[in-house]
Amino acid sequence: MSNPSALEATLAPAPIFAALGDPTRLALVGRLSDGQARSIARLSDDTHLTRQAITKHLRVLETAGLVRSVRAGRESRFALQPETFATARAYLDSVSRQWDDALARLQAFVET
Amino acid sequence: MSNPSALEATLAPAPIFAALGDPTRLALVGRLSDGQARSIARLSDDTHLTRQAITKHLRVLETAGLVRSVRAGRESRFALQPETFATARAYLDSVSRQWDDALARLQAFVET
DNA sequence: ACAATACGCAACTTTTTAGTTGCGTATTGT
DNA sequence: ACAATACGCAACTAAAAAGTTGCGTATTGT
Repeated sequence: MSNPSALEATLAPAPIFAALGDPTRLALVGRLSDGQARSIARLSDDTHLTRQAITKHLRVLETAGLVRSVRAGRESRFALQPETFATARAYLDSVSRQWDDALARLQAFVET
Repeated sequence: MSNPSALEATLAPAPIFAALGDPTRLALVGRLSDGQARSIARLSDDTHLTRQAITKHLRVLETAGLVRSVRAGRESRFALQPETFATARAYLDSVSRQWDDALARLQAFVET
């Protein structure tokens, strides 16, 4: 963890978290978490926001890699891309692991 | 998942992700991930930003519950609060789990 | 006592984000 | 053929976020 690109790697998941850091987008993720792909129109009802607003949110999720879109005729369907969620999980895991390790070392020190 | 408060619960982690969705703040988390508490001044060197900027970022992390501060004399020291990271992990886990379950059901259907 | 350190508060600017409205185009159903 | 549906693009507004500067105060070290 002392080479120059280690910091970059640590910072890489920031756009993913930023994309998840909005209630509207979390709601969209929630609706897509069953693995089904849905059109923008379908994702736009059940909300007070306009279709354009939802479209923007979906593009944010797509840019972050959390979601993937496929055009099917006149509609474009969005589906979850679980690999990116795994990336975010891996980051959180690494933070927790470092913390646990530090705690273990501290306890070992105290008990000595 | 059909009661009114289920949606709220699903949306609850949004502020946590929002707080993590910034490279400066992720860097701060990285520096605190060894479990040690550090003063604002200490966290402010090694960056081109001003102390005030770092202070703001730390307050954002604190409001999200990712970090906790304790005043010690003239300095206030910040340390990671791992429980909140666990909350974020739990959310990502639940999304992944739902996706996996859906996939399993789909496969079961195809194989029938 | 006094200089240096470590903060907090407030005002301000700049940039980004969220959301809207309007309009044009491709696709589908009848 | 034509109406309805599903989008995309662009311009715009409003609000939030990131960052700075200036200044005042408490705490520490000598």
